[in-house]
Amino acid sequence: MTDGVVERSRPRDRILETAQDMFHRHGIKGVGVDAITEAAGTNKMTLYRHFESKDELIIECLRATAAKASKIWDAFEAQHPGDKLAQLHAWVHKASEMLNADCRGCDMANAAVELSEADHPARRVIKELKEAQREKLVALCRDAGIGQAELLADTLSLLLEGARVSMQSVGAEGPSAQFVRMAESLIASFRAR
Amino acid sequence: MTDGVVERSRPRDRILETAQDMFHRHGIKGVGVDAITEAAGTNKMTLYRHFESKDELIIECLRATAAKASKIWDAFEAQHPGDKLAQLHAWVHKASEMLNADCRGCDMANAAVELSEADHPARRVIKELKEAQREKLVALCRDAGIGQAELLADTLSLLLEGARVSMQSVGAEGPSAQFVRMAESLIASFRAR
DNA sequence: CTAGGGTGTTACCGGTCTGTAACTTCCGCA
DNA sequence: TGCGGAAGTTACAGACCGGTAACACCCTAG
Repeated sequence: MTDGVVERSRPRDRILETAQDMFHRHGIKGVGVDAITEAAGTNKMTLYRHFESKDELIIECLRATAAKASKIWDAFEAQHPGDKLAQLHAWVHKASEMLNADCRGCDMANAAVELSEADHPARRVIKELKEAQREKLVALCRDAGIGQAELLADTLSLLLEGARVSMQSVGAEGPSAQFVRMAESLIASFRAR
Repeated sequence: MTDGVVERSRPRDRILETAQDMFHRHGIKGVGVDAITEAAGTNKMTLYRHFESKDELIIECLRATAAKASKIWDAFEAQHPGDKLAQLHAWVHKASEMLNADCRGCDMANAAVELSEADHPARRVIKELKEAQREKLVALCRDAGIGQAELLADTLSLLLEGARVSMQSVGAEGPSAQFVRMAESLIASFRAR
């Protein structure tokens, strides 16, 4: 009963939405296409009329989640127009919000872990999307007037990535509990240079 | 031909060694017990005479890799007896060494990502082993004379965890390339307080 | 030499997986 | 009203999965 996304919309959209949710919660290899279509209130044939394979569906899901993340960035700009430093702090705050108890981590990073085949079609998509996100964070740091923008952005990236994976192995009371403090003091020390 | 660990030793040891290697490279759900036993030069029946289930084998593999990691810590003490700060720098150096191009990340973290079921028997083992490793790093920082030992240890943990997962999504030229610089300057700044 | 335990072999069970074929039903639009 | 395309249904193919049963083998300890 937890996997029911059966509101009426076009089957393709329902499948995509449901697949994102189920891949996120149960992992890619932990969910079959049958389970997705059932939870989406449709059937396997319809899925394969819209997506040529499960791999293609995976890729579309990753693109969709990246698009959602992109909207969050737009919200930062809307909330603090022109104030890049405030947007950076908003990024930290938003990131820490996502580190709640039942956090299942970053879909792209999780997919990279699960899809270990070096030539899996999703891998290049993951790399592209992650590189785009990195560019965004670097630009934000640079525009916030920080000197070593790349280094700060990369450090913040690793901290967040680490916090998300640490949550899954030791839980919310582990090292990830200190994420905000780490990130904020990092930003402060970079600004002081 | 890449998965052959067929040197003569007792079947149980061969299975454990082979399983560790294959779980690490292909992921837990990406490897079947048949493939493990074949690569170990034995058969499925023998596996199930020594391990009561695949889950139990997974757990034994995690314990074995943790034991190997523990030996690396012993080496730090052997190389720099009593000099805890030197051991901390050795930890950073060793960690960065493991971030080579075809790094597949931390087995325990990867397992936590793959085994999404909250009540999977391996999860509590992962948590225990990770907490033990955390305690070790905290103690090392504390004995190295650093004030906020827990915070430094947790920050270094997240950086390393993040570097290992970042490697798998964007490769070795991504943010993880700066791991040593980040870790060293972190240690320096904590020592200066 | 012999007994017995560890090991290898083969076959099998029931289930799940991705993906497809053939057919029916439904719904919107002209 | 009737037509056409989208969606649903059922069944299936072929492969793989974890796990077990029954039996033959071999090697070593006594």
